[in-house]
Parts: sequence; C-alpha cells; structure tokens
Amino acid sequence: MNRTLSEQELVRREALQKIRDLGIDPYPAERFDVTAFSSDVLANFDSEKGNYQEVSMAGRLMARRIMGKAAFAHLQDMEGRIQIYVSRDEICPGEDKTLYNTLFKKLLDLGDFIGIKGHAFTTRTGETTIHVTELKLLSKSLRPLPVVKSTKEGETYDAFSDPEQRYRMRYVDLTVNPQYREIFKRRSKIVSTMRAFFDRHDWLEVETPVLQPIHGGAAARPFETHHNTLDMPLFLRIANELYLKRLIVGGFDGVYEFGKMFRNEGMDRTHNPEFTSVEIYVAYKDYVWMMEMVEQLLEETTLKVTGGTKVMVGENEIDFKGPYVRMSMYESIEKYTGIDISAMTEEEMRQVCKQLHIEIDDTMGRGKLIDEIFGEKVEDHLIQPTYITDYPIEMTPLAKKHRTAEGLVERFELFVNGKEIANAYSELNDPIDQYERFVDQLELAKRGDEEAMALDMDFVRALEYGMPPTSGLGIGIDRFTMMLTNQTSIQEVIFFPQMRPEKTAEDAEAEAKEE
RNA sequence: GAUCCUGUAGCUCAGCUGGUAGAGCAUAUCACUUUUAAUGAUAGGGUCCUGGGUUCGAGCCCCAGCGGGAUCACCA
Repeated sequence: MNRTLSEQELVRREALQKIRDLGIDPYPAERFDVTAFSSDVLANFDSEKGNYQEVSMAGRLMARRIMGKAAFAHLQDMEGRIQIYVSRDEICPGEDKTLYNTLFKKLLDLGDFIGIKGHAFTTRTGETTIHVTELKLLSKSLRPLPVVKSTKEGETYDAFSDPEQRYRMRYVDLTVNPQYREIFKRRSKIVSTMRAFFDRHDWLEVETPVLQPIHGGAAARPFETHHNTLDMPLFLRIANELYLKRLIVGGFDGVYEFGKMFRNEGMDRTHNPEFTSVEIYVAYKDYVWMMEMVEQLLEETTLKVTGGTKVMVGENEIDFKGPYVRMSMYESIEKYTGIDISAMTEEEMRQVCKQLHIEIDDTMGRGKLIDEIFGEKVEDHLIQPTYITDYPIEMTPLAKKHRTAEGLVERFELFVNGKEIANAYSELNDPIDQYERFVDQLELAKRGDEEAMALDMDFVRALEYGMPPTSGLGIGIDRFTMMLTNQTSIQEVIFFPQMRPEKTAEDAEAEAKEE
C-alpha cells in the first residue's frame, strides 16, 4: 500500500498521531452504550416535559460550525442526524481545555465516530439539539468524505451522485446519502414480511444447493466452476426449482427459499448476474389457488411496507390490492392486436408477425412466435397487476399440461408496470411426461439453443416415486423491490451490484510495463 | 454487441480559437459561547482516466485502449 496520500489524508494521519500523543486511543476497544437514536429524540423531545435529560448517543460527526468557545455540529447515527452543541467550559469544566481546544476543534474531522452524553434542548432557532457534557472519540476516519450540504428547503449542494462511485463505494454512498438507506430498509422489510406470511401458513423455510452438478429449473446460461476434490464441474444455480420439488416428493407439503440465483448473461438496469428470488411450492394446490395466494401476499407486503396498497412507479400509480385482472395469453394478444391466434398454425402466425412488423426468424417455433407477439404488443400495456395465464407448452417444460386446453400448460405470470415479477405453475408431476419434455429440450440444445434445459434424471427418478399435485411460484425480489421503492435501476436496490474491477494506477503501470 | 454522452483538486463542476489549470464546498492558520449551505481573513492542494500521435506548444485536436452512464439489441 504505497499510494500517494492527498493533503487531507496526510492531515488526518497526523491528527491520528497527535491523538495518540495525547494518550487518547483513537480506536478504543470498550463498548459505548447508546440510549437513544437521533430520530427518537427529534420525534419525542418536548422542552416543557424536559425529557431526554440524560442521553447517550453515537455516530459520525458530519458537520461542524465552530464559533470560538462553542460549536454546533451534526451527529449522524443509524436513524438520521441530530444537531449537537458543544461548549468549551461544558466539556472541560476544569483548567485543562485540551479536550475542546485540541481534540474537538483541531484533531477531530468530519466522518469520525464519536460518542456523546448530554441533554436535549431547543435552540433559539427552534432546532432540537443535544447539549453535550461528555464527548469521546470512538473511531478515527482517515479519508475525507464527500461533503453534501443541503438547506432547510431541501436543496442539495455538491451531492455525491456519480453512480459509479456510489456503487463502488456503497459505504460512502450510504453515509453521505442516507436517503438511499431507506431503499434497503424497505427491501429488508419486504423479505421479512413475506417470510412472516409464509411462516404463518406453516410453510417451511429451506435451503437447497447453490452449487449444482446439473443446472436446471430455468432457461439461462450458467456460471461454471470446478470442485477440486471431486474433480468435477459444478454450476452456480440458475434456479432452485428442481430441488424444492424433491422436497415436496419427500413429504414437506409447503417449502420456500429466499436465495441468490446466478445467470451468466447480459447486464443492464434490470439484470444483475446474481439476483434474489423467492420460490415457494405448496402441495395439493394448483395455479388458480396460487393466484389468490399471490394477491394476498403482495397486498399484505405492500401494505405493511408502504402503509398502503398503492405505490407510484414512475408516472403510474399501481394498486396491489387484489384481485388482479386475469387474461389468458391468447386473450391478451387478441385484446391488444385484435387478432385471435389461438387456432392458428405456425405458418399463419408467421403471417401475423409480418403484418405486425415483428422480426422473426426460421428457427422460431410456435411457442416462440407467440412469445414474440406478446412481448412486442402486449407486455407494455400491463400496468396494473395482471395475470397472464396458459402458456404454450413448448416454452414451459416443467409445468403441467392444461386441464382442458390442448397445447397449453397451467402457468401464469404476473405483470406489473409492463414487467414480469412472478411466475407460477401447476407443477408437472407426471414423470413420463416430464422425461419426454426434457428430451424435447435436448433436441433444442442440439439445434444450438444454449438455454435449453439439461436432462436431470435424478429429478425424474424423484417424480417416479410420486409427487403430490403441487403449485409453485417464483418472485423476483429485486424487481419487486424496485417497484415498491420507485427505482428504475436494479443497481439501486442491490447493495453491491456487479461492476468491472476498478483500475488502479498500479494496474495501469503494470500493464504499460508488459507492453 | 451497436450508438451517443462522459472521465479535470477529497466532492460537485468551469476551462473560450491549442499558449503549461480555475470556482464553490472541503482542508490548514487566525478570530468568534445559540449556529445551521454559520461568518470574516489568509494559505496550501492537480498523474487533467491510460498509452501513442500531430504541433514550437495538448486538459482541449487525431488514433487506440480502459472505466461509467443513457438508448437500442440480446436475455427471464
């Protein structure tokens, strides 16, 4: 670590040494007990009651206004910022004024963690403030934070706003842009609310392998890795569906898993290589039941997380209160194009695509053509939560054949604001049918489809032992969080989105030498 | 993958027709015991993303590369 230190970093390192010279440990080991968060005091302090007369708080020193023998500053803790008032003779009652004159005024910097004790009062300008009687350095910061200033009117100056910097140094982002903490608190609440919902129904939270010898359960390209001792390739899971269904076979009638999935595909503002989904499987149910369950789940989650069932997503107000509109895929296409394709042959559909100016190629089968028409002409219109049901069998090798309609499966996807956020089936539990569907996938793979599903004979064996009729569901947590936080980029709801490695000066130098 | 935009001080940004870099905040020193984008004075701070090229001279022009963003394409 021989990087050149900036002037401000040098100043802080010198201050660190001077603090040690004073006999003060800049990184003390002992605990500092906190009795209140800033938000508690700001919400509940009442100068007439005179509460909060002995509070102990801790956080980062975020702004200082020194006026000789007294100073105002802001302390930022997990719940917000509160002003503190530090006067020299208050924290240094004796002759020795070092703590104020030297430590507080000279050697502390913005970003340092401090602990304070004192009492709440209201300043002349009406701001609730902590009058500090004791002050202790808890951890010295050696790099200057970006200084983001904002006025009482809410105007912000010099915001730390470069997305690259914000994502690479999320710790800085969360510190100086605390409003972004709210997104992640909400994300956490979404997960905990859903978990509580599932637990209340006595469904079991489980964990299944992330490292899988066969990547199944979805159509996507996987990450491949290698296990040294076993000397075999392993894949990071693209889905956990087949494992969860094995647990249904084993006799757990309801299982769910929140987990990371990994897909080795493009990255953009709606795709990160690793993302979180929740999948749930419930025995003796079908996809019709599942639609009702999802309505309850999303309505409850939205209500508990946001306080209402309606959320603004961009320009649109979305209402997650059920029931949601249900439309079969064919109906939706007829509604938005005026064309009924349900009885058409592949060739007739090609004509329809041409008529609608949809680009297609010869490799596309009937299922793919339907999907293209749907993607081009229907998806964008599905703003309020809408179930699209009954998909072509070719696209869905793990779903049960439709109970009445030929060539379709019992599947629905939930679309909100033009985007899919949930996918569910009446799960295929006929082992012979499942085997044949896998074989069809192998044919696709032979024709060059990199996303075709691999044959998982152990899964077929499990089905041969018998799986009860089951309904399964997957929800993309990242995308649902985007909706409930009104974000348009997945990177904003993931703490550490995938980035290319940062190129340091040393790297550049090493590269230059190689050439 | 394609196109466009972008990279200058710790942060946010200027930088004219090519003439060896500037502001605000932050930092340092001084003053100031109810301030709040605190104030006043003074000072310091730069691998102008990287590597080539053109030129007497490049932050600026040209070429190549790297990072990031946006749009499109691809993709559950």
